[in-house]
Amino acid sequence: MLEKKDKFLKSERCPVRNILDRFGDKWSTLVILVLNEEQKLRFNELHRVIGDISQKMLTVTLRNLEADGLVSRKVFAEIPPRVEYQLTDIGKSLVPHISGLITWADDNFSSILESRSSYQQKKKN
Amino acid sequence: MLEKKDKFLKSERCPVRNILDRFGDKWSTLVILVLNEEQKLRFNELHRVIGDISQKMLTVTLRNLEADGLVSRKVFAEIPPRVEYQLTDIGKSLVPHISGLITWADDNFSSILESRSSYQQKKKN
DNA sequence: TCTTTGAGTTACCAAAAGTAAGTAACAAAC
DNA sequence: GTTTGTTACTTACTTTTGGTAACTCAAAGA
Repeated sequence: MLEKKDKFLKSERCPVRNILDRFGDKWSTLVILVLNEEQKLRFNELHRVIGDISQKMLTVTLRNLEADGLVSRKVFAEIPPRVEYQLTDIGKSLVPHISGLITWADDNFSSILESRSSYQQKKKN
Repeated sequence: MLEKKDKFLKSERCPVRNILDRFGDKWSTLVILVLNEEQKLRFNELHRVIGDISQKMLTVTLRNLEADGLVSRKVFAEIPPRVEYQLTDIGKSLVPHISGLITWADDNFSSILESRSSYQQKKKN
């Protein structure tokens, strides 16, 4: 019990674990990338662009990114409501590192797909 | 304009979404980092080093990484069993990109923590 | 009056992950 | 010769997380 709590606190304080937990939610990275491409987007625009995120998870993801200071949220006092999201400077500073991953993904995607299908073959034997 | 990106992002064959889904599971990245530091590890060693991963999820994560060709699995015909995991060349080629993220995390961790606590304050008002 | 609009919330259900116990195979200890 | 210990997993069960669809608010337009 103590041990478990200890580990929990440890990962709370560890920058590595902390940032990995942020990426461990499947939507944050994607939202950052989309906001980086479009500069400024309203809630429903983000929803449409990403396509397969639920409203609920888009809300949660944006709130977390806002809480971490990576995304800014600007509410206009209009009806119907208008809310604009965009990356903060810190949010923008993260983008190049994600882009590195994306480049890697592009370069190695076919190799990974091959590996996956040959792994499936092996499993059948 | 938005619709084109919509299709692109939704596609199962999209390298971006594919790699993000890989990182969207919370353990793969950490396993890769640990294997990179230690070169070669047995199942229980990985389990101990990571600490708060369950055996089940360690198994699942390692199988996925193996399927994708990022990690190799070497079984020795011994009793008790011995299985060694290590990064493949492709797995190793991914590490620098993850390291970029880690560096960013270290540099911006205090800023993020500050942002989080001031966000909590705002919520109370 | 009724519908539409944008940015969410909420209640309910499905999927993913955590927990704890079990399994296989054999060697060593009792 | 039965029990214990070792390692790398499975499996059954529970909890947490995420998805779905309906609902809300307040005003503008038909």
